[in-house]
Amino acid sequence: MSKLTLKSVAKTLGVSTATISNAFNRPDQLSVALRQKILSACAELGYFGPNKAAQSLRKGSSGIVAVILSDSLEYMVSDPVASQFLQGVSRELERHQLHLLLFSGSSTNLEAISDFVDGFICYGAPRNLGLIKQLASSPKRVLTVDFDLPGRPSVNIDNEQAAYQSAMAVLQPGDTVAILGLRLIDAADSRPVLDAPLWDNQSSIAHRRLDGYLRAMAECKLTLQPDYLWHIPESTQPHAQLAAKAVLALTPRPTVLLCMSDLIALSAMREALQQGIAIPQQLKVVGFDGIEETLRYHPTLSSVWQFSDAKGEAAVKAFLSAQDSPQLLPYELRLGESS
Amino acid sequence: MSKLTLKSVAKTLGVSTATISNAFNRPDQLSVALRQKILSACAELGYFGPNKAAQSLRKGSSGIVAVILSDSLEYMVSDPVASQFLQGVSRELERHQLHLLLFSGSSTNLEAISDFVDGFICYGAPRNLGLIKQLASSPKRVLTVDFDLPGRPSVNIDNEQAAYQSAMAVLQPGDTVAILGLRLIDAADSRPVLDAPLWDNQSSIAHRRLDGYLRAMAECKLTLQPDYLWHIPESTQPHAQLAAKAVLALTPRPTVLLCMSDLIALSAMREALQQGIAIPQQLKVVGFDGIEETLRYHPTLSSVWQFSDAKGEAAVKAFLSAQDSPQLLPYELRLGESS
DNA sequence: CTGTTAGCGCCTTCAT
DNA sequence: ATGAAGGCGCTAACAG
Repeated sequence: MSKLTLKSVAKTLGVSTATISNAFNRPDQLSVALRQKILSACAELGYFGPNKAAQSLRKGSSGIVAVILSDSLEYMVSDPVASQFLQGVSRELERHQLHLLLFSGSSTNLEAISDFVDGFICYGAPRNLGLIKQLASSPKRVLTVDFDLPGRPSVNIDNEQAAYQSAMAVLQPGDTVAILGLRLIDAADSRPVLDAPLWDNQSSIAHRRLDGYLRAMAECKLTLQPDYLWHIPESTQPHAQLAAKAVLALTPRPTVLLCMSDLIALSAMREALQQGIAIPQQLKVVGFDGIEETLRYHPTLSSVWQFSDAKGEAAVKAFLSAQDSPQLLPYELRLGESS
Repeated sequence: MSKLTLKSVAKTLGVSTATISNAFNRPDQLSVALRQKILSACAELGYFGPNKAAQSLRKGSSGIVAVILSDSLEYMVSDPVASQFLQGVSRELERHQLHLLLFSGSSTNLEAISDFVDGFICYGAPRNLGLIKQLASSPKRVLTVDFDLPGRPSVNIDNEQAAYQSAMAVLQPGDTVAILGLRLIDAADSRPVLDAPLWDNQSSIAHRRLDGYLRAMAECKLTLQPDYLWHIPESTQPHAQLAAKAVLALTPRPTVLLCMSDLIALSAMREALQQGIAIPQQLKVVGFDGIEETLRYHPTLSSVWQFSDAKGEAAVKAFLSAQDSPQLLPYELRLGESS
C-alpha cells in the first residue's frame, strides 16, 4: 500500500482533507456519527492520525520538551541527584502527554534540536558556555534550574542559606574546617583552590554554597586556611577520594568536612573510616543533596535534603505555567550520625 | 526583528533561497567566497541555518533517535544497568551528531513521536504490549536490545548460556537452590511463582536465564522446589529484600541463591549477613549484570558481567549499520567472594 | 456541517 | 552559479 496521508485517506474515504483533520483535532466541527465512521475507517486502513512533524511545522509546537543537562548525558545519568530530578521531570511530563528530549550540555549545536521542541528546561548551567548564549536568545520558553538566566523563569533552592545552616549545625569553637567543593574552578582534576580564579561567581550553586559555609565560619570566628578548600570536578568516587585523602593528611587535621554533595561526603567518610578516624568524634562530616544511599550507610550522613524528584516536578509545572517569576523550593536540614 | 527564514534571509542578502540553502547543505554548489560571505552574513543576522523541523518534513529524517525503555523513564533512570546502557547509547549517538529522545515503555502512543524520529532503539520488551505491535509495523528502522522482534535486527547476550555457566560455577551436590527471578510473571509484588503462568516465555530475558539455571541444576541432579522460585517485579531494595527474607526462612534453608540481577543479589546478601548467615560458607550467591557497586561490597559478588555501556554503543552501531542480522555480545563470568 | 485555498519553511529538479 | 516553481503533510480561515 502507498503512503497514508491526510490527503490520500480523504480521497479513499471520499471526504475532504479538512474533515479528516477535524475528525482528529476538532471533534466539535463535525457530527459524532461521521467522526466515528472516519476514525474507525482510519484505524482499519492503518492511519494513526496526522503526521506530527507536519503538524508541528504548521502549528509551531511539537509536544516535546528538551531537558538540557549541564554535563554530558553520560555523566548525568549516573548521578543519583540528577536521576532523581529526571524522574520528577519525566513523570510530570508524562502526566501532560509531553515528551522528553535529553540534550547534553556539552554539545555545541542547540540548533540541531531547537526547531523540534517547544522549549527548554535547563538543569544546571551548561558546561558549554556557547549554549547559554543560544538559550538566552531563544524565542522559545526557557526555564532554568539551579542557576539563573536574565529574564527567564527559574527554579532553585536557597543554596547559600542551606549551606550556612548545615555548617552552623556542626561547627564548634576550635574546629578546623576543610571544604570539599564541587566545581569551584575550571579544572578537570581535584586540587586545592588556592588562588585559582573562582569560576563565574554569580550563577554557580557551588559558589553560593561556599558563601554560606564561609558566612557560618565567620560567625563562629573560624578561618579557612588556603589548603583546606578543595575543588572537585565531578561527584565521583575517585575524584572525591583523592581530595579527601589530601585534606585528611593536612596538619592540623580537619575536624569538620563540609562537602558540596552527598557522594563526596560518602567517599570522604569511607576514606576517613579506612584510616581509623572516628566519626563524629574526631571528624564531623556534612553533605549536600540528600540521597538514599546515605541512609543505608553507617554512620548516616548529616545533609541538606533538597528533594530532587519534587524539584523536577516543580520545574515542569513552572515551565508549563505562564508565570515568569523565580521560584525557591524548600529544603530540609537532616542531621545524622556523622555530625 | 521579524522571523528569520530561508526566504527572508535570501531577500535581505539579495540572493535566491536556493543559494542560501546550498550554502548550508551543499557547499559544492557555489563558490567558496560566496559561501563564506553568506555564512558570515547569516551569523551576523542571527540566522543559524534552515529550520530543522521543515527540513525534516522535506527530507524525511530528523537526526533524532528514540530510545524506548521497557519501563517508565522514572524507574529506568534509577537502575544502574539501564544507566550504563544509556551512557553507551548517548556517547555513540553524540559521536554521530545524533540526538536522543527518551521514550517511556509504559506510554501508549508511539505515534506521538514516531514522525519526529529516524527510528527506534528498544531496550527490553516494552511493558506495554501495544507498543510492540506499533513497533513491529513501523516503517522506520527498529533495533531491539535484550529481546527480539521478528524481522528486526537485535543486540543480545546469550542469557541462557550465561545463566547456565554462572550456576554451574557454584552448584555442588547436595545444594539447596533458590532462584530470585526478575519479572517472571505478571505481578506487581514479590511472590513465589508457584503455578502462576509464566509471562511470554519467548522473548523475555528472565525466562532465558531461568532456562539456563534449570539446565545447570538438571545437570547437577538438583531439583527446584516450587517455593524456591520467586518473582520480583523490579530490581529495587524493598522488593528484593522481601523475597530474600522469604526464601531464607524456608526449610531447608537454601545454600545457593541464583539472582537475576546484581541489585537483587546485593539486597539478598545484605539480608543474609544481617541474619548472621555466613557467605559463602552457609550461602553462596550469584548475580547477573555486573555493576560497580558489587566491587565495593564485601563479600564481592560472583556475577555475569555484560558490559551494558558497550552494549549501548553496539546498539547504536547496529542501528546505524545496514546490517539486519541479530548480534550476540560477549559476557564474562566473574567470580567473587560470594561463591 | 463540509470543501477550497493558502501557506508553515524548506529542498530539489529544471531551466537559465 | 543562480532563480523559479512544485510539493513534503498538514491546519486555519473562509466560503458555501
